[in-house]
Amino acid sequence: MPEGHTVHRLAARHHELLGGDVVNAASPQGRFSAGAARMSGSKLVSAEAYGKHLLHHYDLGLTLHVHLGLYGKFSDGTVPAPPPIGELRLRLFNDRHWIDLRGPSACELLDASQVQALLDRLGVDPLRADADPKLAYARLRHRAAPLGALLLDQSIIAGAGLIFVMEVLYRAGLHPSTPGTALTPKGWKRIWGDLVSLMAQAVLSGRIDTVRPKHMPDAMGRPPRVDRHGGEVYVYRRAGQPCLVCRTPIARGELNGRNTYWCPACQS
DNA sequence: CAGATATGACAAC
DNA sequence: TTGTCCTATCTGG
Repeated sequence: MPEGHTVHRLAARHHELLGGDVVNAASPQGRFSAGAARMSGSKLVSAEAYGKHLLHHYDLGLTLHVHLGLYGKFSDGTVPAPPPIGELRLRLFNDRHWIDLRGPSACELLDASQVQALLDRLGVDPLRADADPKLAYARLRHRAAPLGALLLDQSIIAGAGLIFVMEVLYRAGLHPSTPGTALTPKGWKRIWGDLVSLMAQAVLSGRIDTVRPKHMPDAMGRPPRVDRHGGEVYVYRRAGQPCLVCRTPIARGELNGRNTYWCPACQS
C-alpha cells in the first residue's frame, strides 16, 4: 500500500521498534544475503522517509534503502518471529521485535554519496517540513505534459501516488489531462495545500480519505463505500459509479500505463 | 485454481 | 511506447 504516507509511517514504526539497537539481519529468500550479512550486528541510528523511499541509517556508515514499488510490503511483530514463509527478502530483529520485508523493488545498502544522489533526484515531499512548494511549481508550470503525469513524477513531487493525485485533481476541479502550463498559481496553491493536509492526515490514520464530510456517501442516503485500499475517496477506482457530488458516472482512462479516474462533469 | 490485478519505477526500443 | 521486475490477493469459473 505504498504511497508516501505509508513509508513515513514505516519509518516512524521501524525507529520505534529497532531504533538505537543493534539489529540482526537475514535474507531467507537469499536475494539480499550479502547485504544482510554486511549490516547485521550494526546499530540502527535513525529511520526516515523521503517520498516513497525508506532509509535506515546504521552506525557502520551505511544506509539501508528500501523502495516498496507496487507490491512491496512490511510486516512486524514481537519475538519470536514466525518461521519465514514465502519470499522473505529481509528480516530484521532485535531482542523484542522483528520486521519482515517482501517484494520490494529496491532493497540495498548505500553509502553517503549514494544516498545523496538518491535525494538529489527526488522532488519536494509534501510530508517533509523542509518542503519548498515553489520549487515544485517552477518545475510544473512550464511543462505541457498532463498534470495527471506531472504530479506523479517523483522528481517534481516525491511521495504522492495515484490515489492522492487523482483525488487532489478531483478536489481542484481539474481534469487529469490538464497541461502543466495551464496550472495557475492559485490552482497550484490549492493542490499543494491539499497534498500537505491529505497526506498528513493519512500518516495519522494509515488510510487515504479525501471525501469532505458533506459529500460522504451516507450523507447522500447510501451506505459508505470503503475501497480495498482502506479509505473513502471521490474517484480512485470508482469507474462507472456515480460521482458523490453530481451523480455523473466516474470515467476511467489511461495515462502512461497508469489508470486515471475523473468526473466528466466536475473536472474540466 | 488459473488468471487478473495492484497505491511503482525502470530500461530498452 | 513497450516490456520487465517484484509478490500477494482478489476474482471468476
